[in-house]
Amino acid sequence: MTTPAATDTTKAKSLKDTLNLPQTQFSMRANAAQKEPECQQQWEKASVYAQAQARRAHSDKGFYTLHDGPPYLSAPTIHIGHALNKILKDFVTRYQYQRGFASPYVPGYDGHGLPIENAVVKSLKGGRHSVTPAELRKLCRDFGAKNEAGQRSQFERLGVWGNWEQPYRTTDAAFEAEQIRVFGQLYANGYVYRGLKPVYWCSHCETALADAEVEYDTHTSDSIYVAFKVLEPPVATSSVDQDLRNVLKTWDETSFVIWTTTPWTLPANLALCFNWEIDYGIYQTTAHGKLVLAVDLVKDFSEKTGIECSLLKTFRAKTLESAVINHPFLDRKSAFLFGDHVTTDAGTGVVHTAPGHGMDDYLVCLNHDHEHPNSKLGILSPLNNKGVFNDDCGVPELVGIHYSKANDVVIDILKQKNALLGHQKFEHSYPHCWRCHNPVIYRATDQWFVSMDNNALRKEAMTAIDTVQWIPERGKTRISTMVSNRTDWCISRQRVWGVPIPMLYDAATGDVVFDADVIAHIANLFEVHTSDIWWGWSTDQLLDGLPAEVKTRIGLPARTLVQEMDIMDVWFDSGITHTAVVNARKEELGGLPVALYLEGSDQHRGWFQSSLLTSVMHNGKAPYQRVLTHGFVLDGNGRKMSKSVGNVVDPNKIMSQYGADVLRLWVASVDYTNDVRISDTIISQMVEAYKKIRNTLRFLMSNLYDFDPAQHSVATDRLDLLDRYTLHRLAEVTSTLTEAFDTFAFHKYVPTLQNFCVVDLSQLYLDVTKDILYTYPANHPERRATQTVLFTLLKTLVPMLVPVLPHLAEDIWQHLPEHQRWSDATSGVLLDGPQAKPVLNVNDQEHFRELLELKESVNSLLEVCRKGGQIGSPSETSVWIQALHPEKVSEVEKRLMKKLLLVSDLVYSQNGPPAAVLASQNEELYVLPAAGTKCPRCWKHIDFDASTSDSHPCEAVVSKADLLAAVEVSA
RNA sequence: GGGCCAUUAGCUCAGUUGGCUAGAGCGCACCCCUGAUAAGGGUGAGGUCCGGUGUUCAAGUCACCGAUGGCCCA
Repeated sequence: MTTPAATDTTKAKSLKDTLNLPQTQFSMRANAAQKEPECQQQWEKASVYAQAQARRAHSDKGFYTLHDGPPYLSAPTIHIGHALNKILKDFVTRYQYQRGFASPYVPGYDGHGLPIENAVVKSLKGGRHSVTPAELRKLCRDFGAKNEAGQRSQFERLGVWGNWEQPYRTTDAAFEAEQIRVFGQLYANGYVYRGLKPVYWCSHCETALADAEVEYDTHTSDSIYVAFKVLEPPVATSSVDQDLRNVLKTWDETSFVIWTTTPWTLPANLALCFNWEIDYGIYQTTAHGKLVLAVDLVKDFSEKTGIECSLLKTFRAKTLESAVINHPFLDRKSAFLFGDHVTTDAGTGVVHTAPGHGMDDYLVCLNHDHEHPNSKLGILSPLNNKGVFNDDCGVPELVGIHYSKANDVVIDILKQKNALLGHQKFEHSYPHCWRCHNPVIYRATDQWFVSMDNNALRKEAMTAIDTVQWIPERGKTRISTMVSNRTDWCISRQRVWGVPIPMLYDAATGDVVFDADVIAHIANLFEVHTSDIWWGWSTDQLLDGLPAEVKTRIGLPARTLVQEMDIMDVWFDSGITHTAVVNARKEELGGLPVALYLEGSDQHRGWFQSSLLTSVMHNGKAPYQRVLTHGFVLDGNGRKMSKSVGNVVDPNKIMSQYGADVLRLWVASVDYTNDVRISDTIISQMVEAYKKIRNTLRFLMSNLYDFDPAQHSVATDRLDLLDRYTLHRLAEVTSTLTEAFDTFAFHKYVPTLQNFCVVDLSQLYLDVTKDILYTYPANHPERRATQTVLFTLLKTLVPMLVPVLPHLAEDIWQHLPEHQRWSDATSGVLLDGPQAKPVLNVNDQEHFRELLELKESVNSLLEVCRKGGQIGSPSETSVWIQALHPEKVSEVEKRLMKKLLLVSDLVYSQNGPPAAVLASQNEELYVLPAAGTKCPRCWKHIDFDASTSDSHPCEAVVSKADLLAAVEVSA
């Protein structure tokens, strides 16, 4: 024998060349960091999104529009919450496209507002007043544009498709113009009013703040108890109890006790507030005369002030209603009021009431004024925009002093008047400005409001809420509660970076001058020049182009008009996108109401609500048919992410490391109806899932290299039970995922798809059919049948990938030869959704599961043999099944079972096994060493004496003699 | 301080109207294969279902109390 090693290798190699081994150019690894951006460039170059819109331009199904909530342009980078939001949106638009709808997506950006203005002001060396408002606005615009560019590229990197070339911006001229048209109409219809009202006010930023712009933090305040002297006793009525009269004989020594943590608001005190239901007591003290306060709080009072109180008499506040009370240091009466907000949780049960500095105070006084029009209290708010006292405070020492420094002055005065009963420092949760983090105050100022109750807005909004599908359902409760409890919407801000409130005043009287034609005129100017001209042009310039009769109507030129310089709340900007975007781009977006708004759950009080209210006012209905909310992204331990803790997960980092598809797969694995988590562990799990899916698809493709569906497909009724079972499972997966996406249950995607790839394909179908694919003659019916199944799998799975893994779907599509493409789509992401029909009846399913159970039993036995070192692969064994009626097992079934088991032989017999047994179970299932000779080509053990090309397909490819020669050599 | 939501194996999720010896996939451990190979197959170990108290023949599932986390409001 010559150089046996060399001969051996050659022979083996030549036999291997006769196999149909898988072939593909499709790489096993995604190399996503490099390939995804290339893929995205291709999409852009080929205008794939535009192609999608064109394909659905005349769809019978019409529109399924998801209207984008505009992210705020405060930063050039996106965070993981943005990624979750945009990816969920992309699932919807891509899926609905696949279902046949026109599902356009026009991304938006929210560019006005306080945070941007503050950021820009901060960057100015000379501060806010070193530039003109017009200049400041230019800087804000540039700042937003820069951030938009950054956000856009990162959003696109996520693989989100949409009209990125023509997004909408709340800062666009046409948007601004439409916004003041909406405002004008709302004003004309009586929804908008101007009024004095306490609002959260930041004296540092010199602006009113929305509730959403206030955050709570601990703050140490001066906590004081103050005596309010009773000037005149209550008018005696029958209800006044005789004992109490006796107690109250000397009125000049009696005071009501209040508690406050804002001493500086005392100059604005106009009333004291009591609760009907609380028991009050009158107490004798040694140094402070008689004091009146709630019985439940007297102990607390004594502990904090050291003032001993001995009870003289208890009563309800109604008894003293007509008492005349004096302000502790001003020559002014304080009214006696009742309010439900007065409690015995803290304080004294008597509440200092300054309607200019508190919401409850304001409401209770407003109510009083409504009921007593002849003795109105009005509102006193003696601070200017900077929080400095003016003359209205009535205290000369305070004029010119910032409120935060006024407490000491007020406390000194109280001491002088002997009205201070106690003083401590008090730490509590207190509202702060969300931008500058300074404490904020309530301050009554002139503001513009949307009234919740004019024209029954609140009621109409509640009705509209009922017409909407809220996902998850609890969202409905949440927004209903908010809408039914909210106060009037303050829409004015004392800032420059925003859309102006387009109103004019008579310079002499201060009266509002409104005319619809003026608004229309200004809107038209904005449409050309943007709202910048409100600051850049003079009032005369702005009004110059008005028709003569309109000028006359508004009193020009006889009187001088001045502009309102407040801007609108940014929530008003984004709140009217339904009109300024959806309606304005009706051809593209299909008009109102849109199918879906999809945002984080914080938007119940933000965009969902501002959109609802403005839409109800302007359009008479909700702007959306459905609202989907998702939770927040937390770290792996369920904690909020924060820079200081260092647990922030950056989506850009994930994408540069693993690709957008992995990030998207994460989104398709978590239950967004609650808060979701992300961590390295979680991401690496997604990396594994991605690999499995990719590799499974790669296996399908590589084994179809010589398959032409037009020529080689085998009819379903000629497929065996394993084939049909696999197709049946495919249909089940398809319908599960279709239903999941129809109901927005995206988190079913990963488990369903992964389970199918792992269990049904990798472990079962692909493993079992591998030998057939490789070793059978290329045109063998069973091989072509298997390839038919593989092709069906491919054809169904690729569309299934599209909404979640568009880059992978595209990668596959681009690797398919023309004859294997089932669609004329130039891009994989343009494919229609998957279609698959169940092919097995219940009996067949049941029967096949029995076969799988048998396979499991055999596997257990084989494992015993493997662990014992007796065998390696199943082909080294044959299985012997002892059955009562072996003749009832058909040849077809035997063949199928042998295929499933991957063993060299399978025997059904009434008798026990003749040969030495490797392992057995229940005296009916035996594993034996395989008989015959290991075929060097297919590695199964073959009885070459008895074999034919039918029982041993290798012999149809290579002659028995050559096979045996190879056996000799390798032996 | 008030309201709402969540809490099932290391991870992500299933667990219909109370009947479970609590499931899946991944991950992990061990074994095999080397013709899906930076792949593939097999077997297996992991859970006082956040804690407590009730209701019930029976509770992961219902009620109450509490813990932790999250959101909203004050």
